[in-house]
Amino acid sequence: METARGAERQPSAARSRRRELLEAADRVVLRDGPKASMNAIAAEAGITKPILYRHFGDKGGLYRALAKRHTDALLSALRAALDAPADRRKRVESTLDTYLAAIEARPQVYRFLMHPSDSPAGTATPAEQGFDVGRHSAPLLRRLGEELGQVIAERVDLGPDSEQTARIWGHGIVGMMHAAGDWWLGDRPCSRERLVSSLADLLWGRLAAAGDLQGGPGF
Amino acid sequence: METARGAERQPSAARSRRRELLEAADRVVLRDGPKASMNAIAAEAGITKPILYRHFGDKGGLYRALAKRHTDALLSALRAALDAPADRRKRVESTLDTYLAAIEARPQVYRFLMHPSDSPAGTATPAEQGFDVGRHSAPLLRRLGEELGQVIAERVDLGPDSEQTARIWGHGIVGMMHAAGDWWLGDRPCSRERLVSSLADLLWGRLAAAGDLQGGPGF
DNA sequence: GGCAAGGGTTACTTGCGGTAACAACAGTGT
DNA sequence: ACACTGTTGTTACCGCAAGTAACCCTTGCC
Repeated sequence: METARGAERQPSAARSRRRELLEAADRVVLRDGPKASMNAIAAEAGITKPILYRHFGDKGGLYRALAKRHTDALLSALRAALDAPADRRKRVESTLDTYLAAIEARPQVYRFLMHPSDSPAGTATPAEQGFDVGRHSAPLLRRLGEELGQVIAERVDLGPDSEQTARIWGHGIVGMMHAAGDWWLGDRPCSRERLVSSLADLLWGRLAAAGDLQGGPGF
Repeated sequence: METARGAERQPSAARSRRRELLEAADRVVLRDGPKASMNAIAAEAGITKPILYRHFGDKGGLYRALAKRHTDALLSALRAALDAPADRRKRVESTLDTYLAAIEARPQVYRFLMHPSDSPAGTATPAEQGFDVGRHSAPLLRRLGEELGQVIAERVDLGPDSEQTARIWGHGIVGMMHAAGDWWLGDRPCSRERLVSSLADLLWGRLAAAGDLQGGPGF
């Protein structure tokens, strides 16, 4: 049976082809943003659609592969910031800044990653009525949240049930970072440093510490 | 010229029709989630597509109208929680809980609201190449963030430049709430009360106050 | 030469957003 | 009574993007 040998003939060829395709996809996403079409990506790669489908199954597959690349890159950068030898406040600030610098540098890629553009579930099978409630948010945020939660659980002493608290905080902090970053990217109302320090202040409990102002409720 | 009189003839009729259409849209969104198609909505309303387009312009218009309804409702509930006569911590917890209860009650609607499904820019005018960088996040979150920022600016004493800090915090807190809620809605790893109190703890600076654990960086 | 395996293409189907063109009915001026 | 205009609705279509079926053309092995 030479089929097995033939199938595993040149795995590096397929791998490198895949890399080429992903880089082409990267380029067109960088150019067209989240509305990059399969046709456009194929054209950029110098081939036609069916090949993309042979490699990635469907658009979601390509999306996942692309997202994994960028998420991995971003995550390793964030890990580095998180692991810097400094006090906790500095590490938090540096992590926030790393994230914001990343989305500032390549907003198109960032937008693409946050836009899963719906799963193609409702195509052939009309019986696919089981709607998966929840789970709509970009996988990137989920992963970041999980990872951050793990880091917090490893490093910070949170008393009983710390595992769960850490997960909650991980997702919460990532969401804070994301939403603030997204807003900031649109209006650019202040410098990055300002944003970073304000968010760190928020996490540092300045909301709890601040005094009331005139005209409060029940007044 | 009777055209002006004719145009303003029965504004109530058009208004009530619009309400009917929106309620039909609501029903189908509640049933089909964010992938509700214009055809389906029209069918549910007992009419056909072009009428929807006459009333709302395009899918984005219908989306905006629908979003406004729910956002207004949610916002007034949140305002009530925010204005309750209690201390700040209690108010924050109650606001978080209100939001989470809302998304828990109607996850399909919530998912639809978070999915703007791309602006229809690339239809007739191929010259519309100017990609609006940033600004992808759901308008709902933007509005919530702005409103919360305003409330914070009105009520909390943040020293100099408080306006900007309050806006940043508004968007940050809303993002935290949203991301944590989205994650929680998927896995349901804990009760709502637990989630609320953990998030409030986070905002109350417990991250800053907690001690280090073994195995930290630079150790 | 024969022949399986892939890489590659053209041409198609399906589904959706969006639109034109047309049909029926109300009120109004003459 | 009758044409005229505006509203409400329809059918039938366009364009586009995802995804697929069927067919080529090269390459290496016997």
